[in-house]
Amino acid sequence: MTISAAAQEAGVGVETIRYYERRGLIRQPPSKGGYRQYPEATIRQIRFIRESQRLGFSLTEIEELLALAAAEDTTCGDVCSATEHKLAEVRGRIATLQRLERELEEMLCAKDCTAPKRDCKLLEALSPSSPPPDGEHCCH
Amino acid sequence: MTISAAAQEAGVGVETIRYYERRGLIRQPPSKGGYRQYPEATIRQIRFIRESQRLGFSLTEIEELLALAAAEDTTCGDVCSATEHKLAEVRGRIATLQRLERELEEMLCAKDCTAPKRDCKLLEALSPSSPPPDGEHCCH
DNA sequence: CTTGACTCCGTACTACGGTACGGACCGTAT
DNA sequence: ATACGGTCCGTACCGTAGTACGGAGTCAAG
Repeated sequence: MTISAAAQEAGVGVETIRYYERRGLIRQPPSKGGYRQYPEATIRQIRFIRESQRLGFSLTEIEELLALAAAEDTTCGDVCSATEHKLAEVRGRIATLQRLERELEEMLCAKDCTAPKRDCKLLEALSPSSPPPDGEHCCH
Repeated sequence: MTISAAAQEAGVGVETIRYYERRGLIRQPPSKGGYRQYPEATIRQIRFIRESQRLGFSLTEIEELLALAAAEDTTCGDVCSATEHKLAEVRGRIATLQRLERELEEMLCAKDCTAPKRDCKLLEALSPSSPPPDGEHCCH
Protein backbone atom coordinates (compact mmCIF):
# COMPACT_ATOMS: atom_id res chain seq x y z
CA MET A 1 0.00 0.00 0.00
CA THR A 2 1.54 3.29 -1.12
CA ILE A 3 1.29 6.52 0.80
CA SER A 4 -1.59 7.89 -1.23
CA ALA A 5 -3.57 4.65 -0.90
CA ALA A 6 -2.90 4.71 2.84
CA ALA A 7 -4.00 8.34 3.04
CA GLN A 8 -7.19 7.46 1.19
CA GLU A 9 -7.85 4.52 3.51
CA ALA A 10 -7.24 6.49 6.66
CA GLY A 11 -9.07 9.59 5.45
CA VAL A 12 -6.17 12.02 5.71
CA GLY A 13 -3.83 13.78 3.29
CA VAL A 14 -0.52 12.42 2.12
CA GLU A 15 1.33 15.27 3.78
CA THR A 16 -0.39 14.51 7.05
CA ILE A 17 1.05 10.99 7.06
CA ARG A 18 4.50 12.32 6.34
CA TYR A 19 4.00 14.82 9.14
CA TYR A 20 2.99 12.10 11.63
CA GLU A 21 6.07 10.20 10.65
CA ARG A 22 8.30 13.21 11.19
CA ARG A 23 6.69 13.67 14.61
CA GLY A 24 7.26 10.05 15.44
CA LEU A 25 3.56 9.27 15.85
CA ILE A 26 3.77 6.41 13.39
CA ARG A 27 6.86 4.42 12.71
CA GLN A 28 8.75 4.37 9.44
CA PRO A 29 7.19 1.81 7.13
CA PRO A 30 9.38 -0.59 5.18
CA SER A 31 10.12 0.85 1.79
CA LYS A 32 10.34 -0.80 -1.60
CA GLY A 33 12.77 1.08 -3.80
CA GLY A 34 12.53 4.23 -1.74
CA TYR A 35 8.71 4.18 -1.69
CA ARG A 36 6.93 3.71 1.64
CA GLN A 37 4.85 0.55 1.96
CA TYR A 38 2.18 0.75 4.63
CA PRO A 39 0.91 -2.23 6.60
CA GLU A 40 -2.68 -2.38 7.86
CA ALA A 41 -1.53 -1.68 11.42
CA THR A 42 -0.35 1.78 10.44
CA ILE A 43 -3.69 2.61 8.88
CA ARG A 44 -5.37 1.60 12.16
CA GLN A 45 -2.90 3.74 14.02
CA ILE A 46 -3.70 6.77 11.90
CA ARG A 47 -7.42 6.21 12.42
CA PHE A 48 -6.76 6.00 16.15
CA ILE A 49 -4.90 9.30 16.01
CA ARG A 50 -7.77 11.04 14.22
CA GLU A 51 -10.33 9.60 16.59
CA SER A 52 -8.34 10.74 19.60
CA GLN A 53 -7.99 14.20 18.11
CA ARG A 54 -11.74 14.30 17.68
CA LEU A 55 -12.05 13.52 21.37
CA GLY A 56 -9.97 16.57 22.16
CA PHE A 57 -6.50 15.09 22.57
CA SER A 58 -3.59 17.00 21.09
CA LEU A 59 -0.95 15.20 19.07
CA THR A 60 1.42 15.49 22.01
CA GLU A 61 -1.12 13.81 24.28
CA ILE A 62 -1.75 11.17 21.65
CA GLU A 63 1.97 10.50 21.64
CA GLU A 64 1.63 9.69 25.34
CA LEU A 65 -1.38 7.47 24.75
CA LEU A 66 0.59 5.58 22.14
CA ALA A 67 3.47 5.22 24.59
CA LEU A 68 0.99 3.78 27.10
CA ALA A 69 -0.26 1.35 24.51
CA ALA A 70 3.31 0.29 23.75
CA ALA A 71 4.52 -0.09 27.35
CA GLU A 72 4.45 -3.57 28.85
CA ASP A 73 3.23 -2.61 32.30
CA THR A 74 0.43 -0.27 31.28
CA THR A 75 -2.83 -1.00 33.02
CA CYS A 76 -6.29 -0.12 31.94
CA GLY A 77 -6.36 2.32 34.83
CA ASP A 78 -3.54 4.33 33.29
CA VAL A 79 -5.64 4.94 30.24
CA CYS A 80 -8.66 5.73 32.36
CA SER A 81 -6.81 8.36 34.32
CA ALA A 82 -5.63 10.03 31.13
CA THR A 83 -9.24 10.03 29.97
CA GLU A 84 -10.43 11.45 33.28
CA HIS A 85 -7.84 14.17 33.02
CA LYS A 86 -9.08 15.11 29.58
CA LEU A 87 -12.67 14.97 30.77
CA ALA A 88 -11.90 17.45 33.54
CA GLU A 89 -10.26 19.72 30.98
CA VAL A 90 -13.27 19.56 28.68
CA ARG A 91 -15.58 20.34 31.60
CA GLY A 92 -13.44 23.32 32.50
CA ARG A 93 -13.66 24.66 28.99
CA ILE A 94 -17.42 24.18 29.00
CA ALA A 95 -17.72 26.11 32.27
CA THR A 96 -15.66 29.00 30.89
CA LEU A 97 -17.73 29.16 27.73
CA GLN A 98 -20.94 29.10 29.74
CA ARG A 99 -19.78 32.08 31.76
CA LEU A 100 -19.08 33.89 28.50
CA GLU A 101 -22.47 32.85 27.21
CA ARG A 102 -24.18 34.47 30.20
CA GLU A 103 -22.13 37.62 29.82
CA LEU A 104 -22.96 37.92 26.14
CA GLU A 105 -26.63 37.31 26.87
CA GLU A 106 -26.61 40.06 29.44
CA MET A 107 -24.95 42.41 27.00
CA LEU A 108 -27.40 41.69 24.28
CA CYS A 109 -29.77 44.38 23.04
CA ALA A 110 -33.43 44.03 22.37
CA LYS A 111 -33.95 43.17 18.73
CA ASP A 112 -35.80 46.35 17.81
CA CYS A 113 -32.92 48.52 18.85
CA THR A 114 -32.21 50.89 15.96
CA ALA A 115 -31.04 53.96 17.79
CA PRO A 116 -27.93 55.63 16.45
CA LYS A 117 -24.77 54.56 18.11
CA ARG A 118 -24.33 57.55 20.34
CA ASP A 119 -27.43 56.46 22.23
CA CYS A 120 -26.25 52.89 22.56
CA LYS A 121 -25.02 52.03 25.98
CA LEU A 122 -23.43 48.84 24.81
CA LEU A 123 -21.41 50.52 22.12
CA GLU A 124 -20.40 53.24 24.51
CA ALA A 125 -19.25 50.69 27.00
CA LEU A 126 -17.21 49.14 24.26
CA SER A 127 -16.15 52.34 22.65
CA PRO A 128 -12.61 53.47 23.31
CA SER A 129 -13.03 57.00 22.09
CA SER A 130 -14.98 58.53 24.95
CA PRO A 131 -16.06 57.66 28.46
CA PRO A 132 -19.81 56.87 28.56
CA PRO A 133 -21.95 59.85 29.48
CA ASP A 134 -25.17 59.46 31.48
CA GLY A 135 -28.67 59.40 30.06
CA GLU A 136 -31.18 57.21 28.33
CA HIS A 137 -29.97 54.25 26.31
CA CYS A 138 -31.56 51.87 23.91
CA CYS A 139 -30.16 48.74 25.44
CA HIS A 140 -28.83 47.52 28.71
CA MET B 1 2.55 58.65 29.30
CA THR B 2 5.30 56.45 27.85
CA ILE B 3 4.73 53.03 26.41
CA SER B 4 5.73 51.18 29.56
CA ALA B 5 3.47 53.34 31.72
CA ALA B 6 0.66 52.75 29.26
CA ALA B 7 1.31 49.01 29.31
CA GLN B 8 1.21 49.04 33.11
CA GLU B 9 -2.03 51.01 33.11
CA ALA B 10 -3.73 48.77 30.59
CA GLY B 11 -2.39 45.56 32.06
CA VAL B 12 -0.53 44.33 28.99
CA GLY B 13 3.09 44.08 27.88
CA VAL B 14 4.98 46.73 25.99
CA GLU B 15 5.38 44.44 23.00
CA THR B 16 1.64 43.82 22.95
CA ILE B 17 0.99 47.53 22.49
CA ARG B 18 3.49 47.70 19.67
CA TYR B 19 1.83 44.66 18.17
CA TYR B 20 -1.64 46.24 18.33
CA GLU B 21 -0.21 49.31 16.66
CA ARG B 22 1.33 47.23 13.87
CA ARG B 23 -2.04 45.53 13.40
CA GLY B 24 -3.79 48.87 13.24
CA LEU B 25 -5.94 48.17 16.31
CA ILE B 26 -4.82 51.35 17.99
CA ARG B 27 -3.65 54.40 16.17
CA GLN B 28 -0.16 55.82 16.25
CA PRO B 29 0.20 58.07 19.25
CA PRO B 30 1.89 61.45 18.93
CA SER B 31 5.56 61.13 19.70
CA LYS B 32 7.88 63.43 21.59
CA GLY B 33 11.41 63.03 20.29
CA GLY B 34 10.73 59.66 18.79
CA TYR B 35 9.06 58.33 21.95
CA ARG B 36 5.39 57.41 21.87
CA GLN B 37 3.12 59.47 24.10
CA TYR B 38 -0.15 57.76 24.94
CA PRO B 39 -3.40 59.62 25.63
CA GLU B 40 -6.00 58.21 28.05
CA ALA B 41 -8.24 57.24 25.14
CA THR B 42 -5.72 54.72 23.90
CA ILE B 43 -5.49 53.10 27.33
CA ARG B 44 -9.29 52.73 27.29
CA GLN B 45 -9.07 51.28 23.83
CA ILE B 46 -6.55 48.68 24.91
CA ARG B 47 -8.73 47.75 27.89
CA PHE B 48 -11.65 47.40 25.48
CA ILE B 49 -9.59 45.09 23.30
CA ARG B 50 -8.68 42.85 26.23
CA GLU B 51 -12.24 42.77 27.49
CA SER B 52 -13.52 41.82 24.06
CA GLN B 53 -10.92 39.09 23.78
CA ARG B 54 -12.07 37.76 27.12
CA LEU B 55 -15.59 37.61 25.68
CA GLY B 56 -14.30 35.42 22.88
CA PHE B 57 -13.73 37.93 20.10
CA SER B 58 -10.62 37.52 18.00
CA LEU B 59 -8.43 40.50 17.19
CA THR B 60 -9.83 40.50 13.66
CA GLU B 61 -13.37 40.66 15.01
CA ILE B 62 -12.35 43.37 17.43
CA GLU B 63 -11.03 45.33 14.45
CA GLU B 64 -14.55 45.16 13.05
CA LEU B 65 -16.09 46.23 16.34
CA LEU B 66 -13.76 49.20 16.42
CA ALA B 67 -14.74 50.07 12.86
CA LEU B 68 -18.37 49.95 13.97
CA ALA B 69 -17.59 52.26 16.84
CA ALA B 70 -15.85 54.66 14.48
CA ALA B 71 -18.50 54.69 11.73
CA GLU B 72 -21.01 57.52 11.74
CA ASP B 73 -24.08 55.52 10.85
CA THR B 74 -23.57 52.60 13.21
CA THR B 75 -26.63 51.74 15.23
CA CYS B 76 -26.86 49.92 18.48
CA GLY B 77 -28.46 47.07 16.54
CA ASP B 78 -25.29 46.58 14.53
CA VAL B 79 -23.38 45.90 17.70
CA CYS B 80 -26.12 43.68 19.00
CA SER B 81 -26.08 41.54 15.89
CA ALA B 82 -22.33 41.10 16.16
CA THR B 83 -22.84 40.06 19.74
CA GLU B 84 -25.61 37.65 18.79
CA HIS B 85 -23.36 36.15 16.18
CA LYS B 86 -20.65 35.56 18.75
CA LEU B 87 -23.19 34.17 21.19
CA ALA B 88 -24.31 31.61 18.62
CA GLU B 89 -20.70 30.65 18.06
CA VAL B 90 -20.07 30.22 21.77
CA ARG B 91 -23.19 28.07 22.07
CA GLY B 92 -21.99 25.93 19.19
CA ARG B 93 -18.67 25.38 20.86
CA ILE B 94 -20.41 24.47 24.11
CA ALA B 95 -22.56 21.92 22.32
CA THR B 96 -19.53 20.33 20.67
CA LEU B 97 -17.68 20.10 23.95
CA GLN B 98 -20.72 18.59 25.65
CA ARG B 99 -20.84 15.87 23.03
CA LEU B 100 -17.18 15.15 23.70
CA GLU B 101 -17.89 15.18 27.42
CA ARG B 102 -20.53 12.48 27.00
CA GLU B 103 -18.24 10.39 24.83
CA LEU B 104 -15.39 10.60 27.29
CA GLU B 105 -17.76 9.70 30.13
CA GLU B 106 -18.91 6.67 28.25
CA MET B 107 -15.34 5.61 27.60
CA LEU B 108 -14.33 5.97 31.18
CA CYS B 109 -13.30 2.95 33.21
CA ALA B 110 -14.36 2.07 36.70
CA LYS B 111 -11.82 3.43 39.15
CA ASP B 112 -10.69 0.09 40.51
CA CYS B 113 -9.60 -1.10 37.15
CA THR B 114 -6.04 -2.39 37.50
CA ALA B 115 -6.00 -5.19 34.99
CA PRO B 116 -3.00 -5.31 32.69
CA LYS B 117 -3.47 -3.57 29.41
CA ARG B 118 -4.06 -6.63 27.31
CA ASP B 119 -7.33 -7.12 29.17
CA CYS B 120 -8.38 -3.52 28.75
CA LYS B 121 -11.03 -3.03 26.19
CA LEU B 122 -10.55 0.70 26.11
CA LEU B 123 -6.88 0.46 25.44
CA GLU B 124 -7.44 -2.19 22.85
CA ALA B 125 -9.99 0.00 21.14
CA LEU B 126 -7.41 2.74 21.12
CA SER B 127 -4.48 0.56 20.33
CA PRO B 128 -3.22 0.61 16.79
CA SER B 129 -1.10 -2.49 17.02
CA SER B 130 -3.74 -5.18 16.89
CA PRO B 131 -7.43 -5.54 16.19
CA PRO B 132 -9.35 -6.13 19.46
CA PRO B 133 -9.96 -9.81 20.22
CA ASP B 134 -13.09 -11.01 22.01
CA GLY B 135 -13.39 -11.89 25.67
CA GLU B 136 -13.70 -10.41 29.11
CA HIS B 137 -12.59 -6.85 29.71
CA CYS B 138 -12.03 -4.74 32.75
CA CYS B 139 -13.90 -1.70 31.47
CA HIS B 140 -16.53 -0.93 28.94
C1' DC C 1 11.67 4.37 -24.60
C1' DT C 2 9.05 7.84 -23.33
C1' DT C 3 5.28 9.89 -20.95
C1' DG C 4 2.63 10.85 -17.03
C1' DA C 5 1.53 10.00 -12.46
C1' DC C 6 3.33 9.21 -8.19
C1' DT C 7 6.80 9.68 -4.58
C1' DC C 8 10.95 11.31 -2.43
C1' DC C 9 13.09 15.03 0.62
C1' DG C 10 13.87 19.35 2.84
C1' DT C 11 12.23 23.72 3.51
C1' DA C 12 9.02 27.39 3.86
C1' DC C 13 4.57 29.02 4.67
C1' DT C 14 -0.39 29.37 6.84
C1' DA C 15 -3.16 31.32 11.11
C1' DC C 16 -3.14 33.31 15.91
C1' DG C 17 -1.47 36.35 19.39
C1' DG C 18 1.88 37.65 20.85
C1' DT C 19 7.25 37.29 22.81
C1' DA C 20 12.21 37.87 22.29
C1' DC C 21 16.35 39.88 20.48
C1' DG C 22 19.90 43.04 19.12
C1' DG C 23 21.98 47.27 17.98
C1' DA C 24 21.06 52.09 18.00
C1' DC C 25 19.26 56.05 20.14
C1' DC C 26 17.41 59.23 23.95
C1' DG C 27 16.60 61.44 28.50
C1' DT C 28 17.69 62.08 33.07
C1' DA C 29 20.38 61.81 37.28
C1' DT C 30 24.79 61.98 39.22
C1' DA D 1 30.19 63.75 30.92
C1' DT D 2 28.72 59.53 31.40
C1' DA D 3 26.29 55.67 33.05
C1' DC D 4 21.79 53.58 33.27
C1' DG D 5 17.42 52.56 32.02
C1' DG D 6 13.86 53.13 28.69
C1' DT D 7 12.63 53.21 23.85
C1' DC D 8 13.20 52.77 18.91
C1' DC D 9 12.81 49.50 14.83
C1' DG D 10 12.79 45.37 12.12
C1' DT D 11 13.05 40.73 12.30
C1' DA D 12 12.86 36.19 14.11
C1' DC D 13 10.77 33.00 17.04
C1' DC D 14 7.03 30.26 20.09
C1' DG D 15 3.30 26.42 19.62
C1' DT D 16 -0.24 23.75 16.94
C1' DA D 17 -1.36 20.96 13.01
C1' DG D 18 -0.70 20.70 9.19
C1' DT D 19 -0.23 22.55 3.78
C1' DA D 20 2.51 23.99 -0.18
C1' DC D 21 6.45 23.88 -3.15
C1' DG D 22 10.19 22.54 -6.12
C1' DG D 23 13.47 19.61 -8.16
C1' DA D 24 14.75 14.91 -8.46
C1' DG D 25 13.90 10.10 -8.65
C1' DT D 26 10.73 5.95 -9.76
C1' DC D 27 7.15 3.02 -11.58
C1' DA D 28 3.82 1.24 -14.88
C1' DA D 29 1.50 1.64 -19.26
C1' DG D 30 1.67 2.41 -24.00
